[in-house]
Amino acid sequence: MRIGKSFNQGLFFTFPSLCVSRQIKQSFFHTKVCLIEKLQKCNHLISLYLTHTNILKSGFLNDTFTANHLINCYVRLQETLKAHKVFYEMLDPNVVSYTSLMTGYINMGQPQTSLFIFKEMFGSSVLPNEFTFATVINACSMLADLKTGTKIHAQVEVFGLECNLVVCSSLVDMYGKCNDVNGAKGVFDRMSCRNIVSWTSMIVAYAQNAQGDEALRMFREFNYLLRDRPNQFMLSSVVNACASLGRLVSGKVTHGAVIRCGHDSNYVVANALVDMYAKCGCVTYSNKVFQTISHPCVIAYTSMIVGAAKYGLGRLALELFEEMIQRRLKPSDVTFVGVLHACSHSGLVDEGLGYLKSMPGKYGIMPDAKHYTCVVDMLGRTGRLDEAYQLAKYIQVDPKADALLWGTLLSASRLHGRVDIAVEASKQLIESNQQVAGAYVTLSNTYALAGEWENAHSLRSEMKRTGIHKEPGCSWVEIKNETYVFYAGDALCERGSEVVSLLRELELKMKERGYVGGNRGLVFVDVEDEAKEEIVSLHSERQALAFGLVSIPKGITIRIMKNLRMCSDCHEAFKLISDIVERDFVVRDVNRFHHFKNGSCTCGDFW
DNA sequence: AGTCGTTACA
Repeated sequence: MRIGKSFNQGLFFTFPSLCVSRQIKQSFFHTKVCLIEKLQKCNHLISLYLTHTNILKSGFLNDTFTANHLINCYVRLQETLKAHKVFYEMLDPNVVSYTSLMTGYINMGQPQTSLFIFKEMFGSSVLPNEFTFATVINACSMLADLKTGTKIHAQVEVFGLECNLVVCSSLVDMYGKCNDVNGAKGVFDRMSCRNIVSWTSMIVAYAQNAQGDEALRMFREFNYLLRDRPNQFMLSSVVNACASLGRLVSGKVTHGAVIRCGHDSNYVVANALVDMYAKCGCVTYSNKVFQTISHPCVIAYTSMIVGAAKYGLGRLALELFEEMIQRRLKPSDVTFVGVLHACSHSGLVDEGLGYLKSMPGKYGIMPDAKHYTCVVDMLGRTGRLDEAYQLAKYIQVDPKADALLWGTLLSASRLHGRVDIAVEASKQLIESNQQVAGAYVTLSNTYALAGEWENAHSLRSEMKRTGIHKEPGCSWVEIKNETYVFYAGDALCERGSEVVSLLRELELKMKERGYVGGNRGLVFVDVEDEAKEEIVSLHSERQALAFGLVSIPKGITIRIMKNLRMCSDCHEAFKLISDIVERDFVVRDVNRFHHFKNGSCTCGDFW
């Protein structure tokens, strides 16, 4: 009876309310679905504000699911601060709320804030999942923060996510970006399953850490093991690996794979090809690929500008820049590095200074350390060492950029025999504990150049005494499938004599055509346009480097084999050089000096 | 139900 009554009462009272509640719930659900649909479709801020207001009015802001959608929408429209405000006012943020906001800050280029939110999350009761880890690992990659990355890797294991494909792929990428190739390989090897993304990450890790050969090996292994078609991501990475190796043949083979896989119209792949051909010494091919791009973007133009700049085709680089501006493309900070580089390598100092000046006002880009370093280089190359030195002193940069800046000034001082500035620049490098061996060697060479043999010698002795060792420089040239590496001061390579005799022929031809060498760049004086092209095709920068460039006082540069054994072969070398330069000069390599004076040669070791 | 990862230019 009591039960029945209570049952009846219950039935009587709850039935209508159930009805109402269901109706309300249905209408609530309907409203919610509508609002979320609106958020998913929303592509404009104005309509998003309207939907946000409606969500606020209907009380759905307190619903975590709806609020997450709202955060996502703001993140998608790059309004991360608004997303953060929604997040801040949430009653019950969950793992999705945190992860979405972290992604927002990463998209904004603020990985540091993303890390901060991750740390806050750890202080709350919300636990991270695989999505959170993938995101926060990406933040570490962007910051190249190995310390935090390694800590997070440990947490990944604590949370039992060491088998997650996405998390592990991002770990491989993170270790790669932090220059820890072994870390990357360790994660890659331990993965229980891998996909094309994990393979691509590993290839990129090798390519970005000067192990292009390993990258190419991985690519071959991928093709062999998985028999999967490489996608545009993998192909652009492999093209980049070829570029980093300067290996034209592999680059062409990869280009073939790109065409076969139908990715030649992908703009990233095309940009990578433009860059690769430029780095492998084929600007003509770069241009061919560039012409196939229907709407070249800033990056494609930048690659072309940089490529042209490297070949001493400064005017071409500037024409490309102007063409780009006419097409209403906004140059990036990197574009200006290319432009300034072009001016620097072609002696267009006034133009270069003009572009530097125009950057903030006309293009809205503040020049930073890398631009100023180009300008120091530009001034230094043309002998305006005092201005270059003043500029270098004026710029304040971080230690890493600092080494580049003072290193540039040091090279320029050596080129122009300015011992005073070379001493200052070396001091800066040695004090900051960067490029110490290189600084010693260059300073010693500058002394030698100025005839201060005592100083040159004592510096070398000091290096020997303190055990500072300079890795010998090397150059290489790729002929067919073989790569020939030349080390400074090394014995002649196989077929070395053939190379030397070819070089002699070239020197003679170049002399006939009125070639006057500049420092490293290809500078032409009174040469017809047609001849310029021929010379450029004969002597790409890569080839020139392989033959070795030896600078002579007052900016005259001649080419001899870097690995020519000067002491035993100095008579030969002397003949070669005296054909071109009719004056006294000094040839230096890593260990020895060769002083040619009045037709005779004195050789000596620095040691 | 919603969240995540790989690529290019100095």
